[in-house]
Amino acid sequence: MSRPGGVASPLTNMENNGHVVDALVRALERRDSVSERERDALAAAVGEIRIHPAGNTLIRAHRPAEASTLLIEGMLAREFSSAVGRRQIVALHIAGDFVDLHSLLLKKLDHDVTALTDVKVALFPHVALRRLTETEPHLARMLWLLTVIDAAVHREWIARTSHSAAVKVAHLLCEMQVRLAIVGLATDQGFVLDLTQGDLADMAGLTAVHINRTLRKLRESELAIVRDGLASIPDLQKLRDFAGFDPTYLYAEQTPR
Amino acid sequence: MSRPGGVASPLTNMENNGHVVDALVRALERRDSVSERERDALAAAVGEIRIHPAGNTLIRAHRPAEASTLLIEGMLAREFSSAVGRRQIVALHIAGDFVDLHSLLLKKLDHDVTALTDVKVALFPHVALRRLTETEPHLARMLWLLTVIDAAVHREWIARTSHSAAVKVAHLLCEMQVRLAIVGLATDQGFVLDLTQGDLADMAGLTAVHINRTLRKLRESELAIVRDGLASIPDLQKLRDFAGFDPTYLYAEQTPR
DNA sequence: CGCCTTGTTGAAAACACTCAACTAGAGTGG
DNA sequence: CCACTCTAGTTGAGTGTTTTCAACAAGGCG
Repeated sequence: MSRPGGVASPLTNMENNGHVVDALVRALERRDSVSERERDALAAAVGEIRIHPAGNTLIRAHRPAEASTLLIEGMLAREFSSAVGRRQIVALHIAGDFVDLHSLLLKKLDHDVTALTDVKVALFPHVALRRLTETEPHLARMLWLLTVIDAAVHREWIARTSHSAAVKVAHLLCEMQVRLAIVGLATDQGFVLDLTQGDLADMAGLTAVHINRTLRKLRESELAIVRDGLASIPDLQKLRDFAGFDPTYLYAEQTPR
Repeated sequence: MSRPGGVASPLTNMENNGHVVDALVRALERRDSVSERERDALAAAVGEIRIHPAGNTLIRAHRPAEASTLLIEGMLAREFSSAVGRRQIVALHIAGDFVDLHSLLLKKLDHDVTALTDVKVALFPHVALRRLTETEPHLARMLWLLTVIDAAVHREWIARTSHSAAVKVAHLLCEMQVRLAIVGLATDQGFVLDLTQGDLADMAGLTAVHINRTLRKLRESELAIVRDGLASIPDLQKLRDFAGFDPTYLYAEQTPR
């Protein structure tokens, strides 16, 4: 899967979709309990499965939306690509995230959704999701909960902007670590981070040049080593203290069963 | 109602609560249609009505929440009051806003809710709201929609941070104008804005000193005159162009009936 | 009247940005 | 096999914006 250009590859839908919702269910179980029936109902609502190469724009703002996207593999971003001015990423998504569940209510999005790495996604047609919310009230509440946690993350991103560059980046790394750990993609020592410094810049609201200097500073103070597609954290608590990071806003306190 | 100190005044609940949900219903009608029954159901779910003086903290983070707050009059803010570092406001609320509807799902909030002006609020016990979502599915979807629009506003606040101070403030004023206009509290020429420059600073992520200089600049370029508790807008389109403001993210396109 | 908060302005310092040059590696095509 | 061309990362120097520190004016309130 090469970087520039490329198009989406629709895959067959004939196989069992249980594994597709694995990460999602793992994330849900950190917040509430998921019954077998609910899990099956989710898997049954999966429509198409697609693969997109890094750089692709999956969904464009202001277009009618007829499905919601579950990210299975890779990372993608929600971003404003305003005509003038530089790109601003407003949300980062990882495996198990319902990227645009809110489009079920809003009908069209106010932002684009683009792949930061090669990604694999599952599309949930709105008609199927809608029916799900009607027949499975508890599941409906959990989906509502997901959108509300999404908003909690947004708030933390807003608050982050009033801090220094180093704290911003450290905080972002802390958030990624917790979210990735929920779906088994991070340990206390670090995680795979296959993003460019430009991507990080657009998330932190900084320039790529300044991100570079900031990462060097974090490396020199032994807070976090971000290099070669890897984020290494020598001392997680030390990094969290530096960033003023408190993971409660992710509402993932419940230990998985 | 004086500024500092002061405590909440619980009012009687014996009267008809129809007018309490007026602004809320007006806001809902810009997004969907509200039936008489739904309106009555909302009014019936109102619990206590309270008045708080400016400066009061209505809700503290991390405490169990048993009711959601509808703002009837005045303005209040959701803010992180982190131990060290300055206060960051992550959301501004006006009449008709459900301030902490998300606490219905989250059980506890990640932020404080404080009054920026004297405010009048209605408390909706979670048990009543919960029952409402079960008996009125369409209303439940509209409440979900409200939390999702809330998140859309959050995203715009994130994106705002990568712009210059003047654009930030101008954009904030544009947003206020639209939201206040929805509930009849603003015209194209301006609105009552009884906040301190410190409040605006904490919303824009700037210092009070710099807000002061920025407001002067906006005044001198005849984009917006913010003074004496009033925001005057000589030319709304000009201000919007300057701010790069596009109101579609507020999803209030439907004209009220 | 004195105290407090809010608003206002100046000057210096800190921070992040811009512009620019250069390195390294991956992929391309002659 | 070797230029050639991308993209990503790195570093330096100068610029611009925002913050900090400080002082003072105006108004409300006890």
